[in-house]
Parts: sequence; C-alpha cells; structure tokens
Amino acid sequence: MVRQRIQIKKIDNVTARQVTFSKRRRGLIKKAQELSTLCDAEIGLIVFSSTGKLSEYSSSRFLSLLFSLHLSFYH
Amino acid sequence: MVRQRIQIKKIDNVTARQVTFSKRRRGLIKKAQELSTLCDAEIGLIVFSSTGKLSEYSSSRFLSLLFSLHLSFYH
DNA sequence: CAGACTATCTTTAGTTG
DNA sequence: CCAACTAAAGATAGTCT
Repeated sequence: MVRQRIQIKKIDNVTARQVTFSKRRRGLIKKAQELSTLCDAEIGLIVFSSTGKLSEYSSSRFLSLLFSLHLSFYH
Repeated sequence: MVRQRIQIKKIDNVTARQVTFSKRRRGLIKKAQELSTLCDAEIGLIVFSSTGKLSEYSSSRFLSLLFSLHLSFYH
C-alpha cells in the first residue's frame, strides 16, 4: 500500500509479518471503532495472531446485545 | 476523512448514516481479510447495524478454531 | 524490538447521474 | 435506493534510529 504496493498474500518473513500485524491490527480496530461511533452500530471483533495472541474489540453495547439475543433464543 | 474532515461522532441524518455504514462496512471487512491473509491471523467480525441488520466475516479457520477452544474448555 | 518518519497508496465524504 | 467519480484525508511499507 505504499512505496511499493504490496500483494495481499502471506508475508513469509516472521519479523516483517509481526510488524505488519501490529500496525494493521491497530488500523482495523480504529476503523471498527469509527464505524461503531459514526453509524451507531454494535461491533465485535476477535483476532488470533499466528503466534496465538488474542486481541479483541467490542463496542459498548455489543456484549449485552449478544447476551439479550442468547436469552431470547433460549426462552 | 475527506473534502472536509469529519468528526467521529454519530451521524444524525439517517440516509447519510446508512450510506456511510455501507461504505465503511465494506472497507472494514476488506481490512479484516487483508490482515488475515497477510499475517496468517484468524479473525471473526460481527456487525449489527442500527437498523438491526447483521453482517459477519470470519477467516477460513476462525470458526473451527473457536470450536476447538470450546472443546478444550469443557474437557 | 518498539517508535518516528514519510512517500505513496488506499479509503472515503461529498457529489452527481 | 445504488453506482461512479474525485479531491482530500487517512493508513501504511519501508526506512531509520
């Protein structure tokens, strides 16, 4: 996306992959936050990195919304 | 983000909010796909619009990964 | 290995059809 | 309501420290 536009395929170099992961994960979460705020949407996002680390984002009412859906499913 | 930089707060006009929602939802899912591919990450994304519509994205092995975790949690 | 920088690419707000 | 366009803002690959 820059200097040279990159191809969207797995980055082989482990270090480069981790760097890109941390930059883009931040970007993705920011975009999710913005969409949630601008459009009043409820968003849940879960990311497992290839090294097994977990990242998550959920908008303020996402989890309670899920829980309500869960309740209405069972009752 | 453009012409005039917008503030990140809820868009009042319903039509404008829906248009922005559909543009940005597409962008968000694209970014999620790219992160998954580039960095070999497993990603799950759930979006409830303010009108109650559901959108989702999950990378190829995300759901089976969740299911494995579920199994190992209960056994 | 984490942060700062920046040239360049991508996304998108506003507009028009 | 949808799609195309475009100028401007935002994201980021590569680099350097």
